[in-house]
Amino acid sequence: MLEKTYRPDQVEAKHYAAWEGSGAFACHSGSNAKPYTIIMPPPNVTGSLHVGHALTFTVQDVMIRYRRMQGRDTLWQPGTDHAGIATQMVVERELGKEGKSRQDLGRETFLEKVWAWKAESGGTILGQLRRLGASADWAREVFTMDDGPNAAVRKVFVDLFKQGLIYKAKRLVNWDPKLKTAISDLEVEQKVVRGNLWYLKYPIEGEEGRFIVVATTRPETMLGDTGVAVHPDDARYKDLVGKHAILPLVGRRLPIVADEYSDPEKGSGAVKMTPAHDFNDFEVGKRHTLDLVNIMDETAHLNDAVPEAYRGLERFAARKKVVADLEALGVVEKIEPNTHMVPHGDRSGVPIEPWLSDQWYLDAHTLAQPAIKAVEEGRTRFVPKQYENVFFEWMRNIQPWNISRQLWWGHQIPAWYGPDGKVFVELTEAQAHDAAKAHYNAQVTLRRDTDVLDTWFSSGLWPFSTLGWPDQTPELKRYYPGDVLVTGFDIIFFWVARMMMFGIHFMGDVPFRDVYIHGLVRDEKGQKMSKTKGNVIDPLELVDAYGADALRFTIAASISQGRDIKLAKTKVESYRNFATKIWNVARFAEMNGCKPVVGFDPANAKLTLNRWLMTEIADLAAKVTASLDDYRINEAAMGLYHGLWGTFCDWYVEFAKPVLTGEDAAAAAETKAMTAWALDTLMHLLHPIMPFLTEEIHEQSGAGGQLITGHWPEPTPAWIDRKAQAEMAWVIKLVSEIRSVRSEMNVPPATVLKLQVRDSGPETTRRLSSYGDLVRRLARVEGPSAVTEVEKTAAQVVVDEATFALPLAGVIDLAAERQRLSKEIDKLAGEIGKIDAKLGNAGFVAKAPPEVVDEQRERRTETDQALTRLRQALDRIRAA
RNA sequence: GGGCGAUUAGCUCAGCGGUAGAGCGCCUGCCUUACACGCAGGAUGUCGGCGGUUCGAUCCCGUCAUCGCCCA
Repeated sequence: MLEKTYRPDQVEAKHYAAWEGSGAFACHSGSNAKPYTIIMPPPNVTGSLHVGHALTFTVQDVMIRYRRMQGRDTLWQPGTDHAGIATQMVVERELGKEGKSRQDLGRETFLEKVWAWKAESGGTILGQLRRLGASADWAREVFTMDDGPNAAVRKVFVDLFKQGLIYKAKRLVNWDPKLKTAISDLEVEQKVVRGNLWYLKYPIEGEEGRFIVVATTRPETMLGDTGVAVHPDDARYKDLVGKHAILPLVGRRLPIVADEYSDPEKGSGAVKMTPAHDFNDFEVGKRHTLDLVNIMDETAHLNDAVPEAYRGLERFAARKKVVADLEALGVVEKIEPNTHMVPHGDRSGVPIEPWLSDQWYLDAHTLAQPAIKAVEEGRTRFVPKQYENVFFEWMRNIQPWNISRQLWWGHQIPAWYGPDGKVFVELTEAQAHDAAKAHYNAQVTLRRDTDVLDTWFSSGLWPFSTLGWPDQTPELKRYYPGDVLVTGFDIIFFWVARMMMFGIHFMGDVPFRDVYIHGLVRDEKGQKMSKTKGNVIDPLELVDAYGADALRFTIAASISQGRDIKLAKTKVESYRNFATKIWNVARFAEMNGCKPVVGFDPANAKLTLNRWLMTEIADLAAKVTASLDDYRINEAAMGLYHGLWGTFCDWYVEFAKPVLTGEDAAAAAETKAMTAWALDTLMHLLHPIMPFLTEEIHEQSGAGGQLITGHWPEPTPAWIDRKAQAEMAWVIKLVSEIRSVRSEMNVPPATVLKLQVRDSGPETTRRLSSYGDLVRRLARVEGPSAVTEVEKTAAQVVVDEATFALPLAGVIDLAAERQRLSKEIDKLAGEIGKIDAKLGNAGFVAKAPPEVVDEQRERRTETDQALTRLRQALDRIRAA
């Protein structure tokens, strides 16, 4: 016997263990079934499950469960990402508590610490994912730094280096002085900062008393100035081009050059050039061969390239002192408040410093071209489509990707340097030694590059490195390319773009056919969730409170094409109620002996009621299938909601009650079997979204087998009976009309009214005799009796040609009934007016498709008929 | 500055060239032996403004306004 309410906490763990134990999550590389693959974008190993994960993994699980039930050989490949900077930061923070730094430990010991930390807490997030019901193939779990992916990383690096697509260069990079590493453009956030624009007067060499005024937001960088640029057409400075300014505090001679980069409208029109500390200045400097003077160390303190007084100062302290000293010299013309954008490291939160250093670069531009083409040709498709533009925009303007990081945690770059600095890029140290020996004709000592690769480098290989590449495994052959990548729009550049580039280059085909992009989860006010705002919703708390299925259904119902979703507890609560509702209808079925009947074929059902339900379920199955095929998960969810709660619970079960307890044993038996079949079919359809509840109900029904590996319902034409549908639609309409009148006339629910009918045609008469029981029970009426005259004190409703009367002598408020009828009449009259306007329009009749015109004519006839009846009804009680 | 998206019931959002929807909330009445996490009924909309295309526009196009996001 089912408990009175559904208790998710008592069934979730049980079913999860059973699924995993039975091997339901596993792929079957030897099977004949068509594969269906989702490569899970690996969550950060440092992380714990947040509601954004809940969203993305629910979507993935819905899709994988759906395809699994369709008989596909599904692979949902799980794993975690080592998340270089983030993880290293966590461990360094722990060390910091003991007053130690990673340098104190040394690289090897530090890495041991990180691995230990990873072993301890690295599995957290995947464990939490199980609470959600995620049916990934856990036996295949991979970590980005496992041997397999590590071998893939090395091979890709070596191959691309030998193909000239990876190279080392000394350039300005986004340097994070707190983390002491370079970061990529994508890891830089532009933030609005209120600062100043300082106007500095640089004396002109050889022209006593003459100055050129430059404006800057970073006065401290003047110590590294090596030139001044003015616009070639700027009349104010034309005669100065080719001359020199003298840098105050330093005394360096600065060539004054003409370059279109200078904007005459901005500031003074003259710009100081600090090519070693500004990306734009770097470019100008290259054009005019200006010197590069690097004035900072890796922590953004001034180095020995500046006058002694400033050495060792931190950049902001240096700013103060430089400004003070310049003011003392009288060369600060003015200071204007200025709001501008300053790049910040997204992890450290400190302003990044453009800094000159040696880094490894990937020629992203070259690799991007085939990826762009693949999307243009539709070999990879974005859902929703508009995100293709985001992808194109980014890929067409892609810059060389700085892939080296000055970290210890990550894939160490497979490059070794000889004594003279000659680099040997090889898969292993032994091979590097071989190469070195061949080059030097001698055994030499090699020094390995200390840098590691950007985390996203290994993530980019994920679609094939997880399948065993570079080995040509059966899995690689079978499951690449994947069917869909599911991710948020904020990850298009990080994952999608890089997976596309690497996948095409190394596998010769795109890594996935579809890219399903979803939005972010926000709080109920639409605010981004963040710890500092304190509006973070913990998905596991929701699971504890309402069950995993309620959370999953909420996500499924709320997700819409590419838009952010607002999550509120009340929403989850309402879908928890849905779960309870389903639970209770299952109880009803059980209590009434509705057990699955082996070999039951709904198409053989005799009762209209049952044939109607079969048809509704066939329609619903088709709708849910089509919706899931198109990634319209919310449509599938809402269809199931209405099908289960509305059609099945509110109508079918209520219709079925009298049959189940009635005297016709054959009818009762058929209805029991149909109820059980329908419920089980609905559980199948709902399973991808609400796996636990449906599995539990399926199990308790005694239908046998696991739902997770059950067969997705495939309606046949034999399940469709449009006539039965029309019959029951009539019953529903009549019952609804009567209920509505009762309620508006304030008839107590317990009161059984007499039902009279006049003007009924043969069809209505037949229907009344066929479905009288249903009408009597659901509308709480007796009869109906055919009448030729309606009592003056009766409420009346019109269904088709017939008028139904409910005598309410002593109860009815005639004024209220007149008002009710008038309102109906007005509504219908309004509709007729609109239809007439259309039909009266010659253009409409001539140009609209004939079926639309016919439809309008038909509507007019029907509406007019009802209108006439209602007017007659009103006339009758008006006379009273 | 460039691009994308949004604007529909009190709130959150679907929808769509031909009859405007859901959930929550609200109002009324009900503990009708599956369910009060429930049942039945009800109210509520110049579909952001203005133009255009069309026989017909909430839907397509243009424009403006407001809001949000991405990129520079």
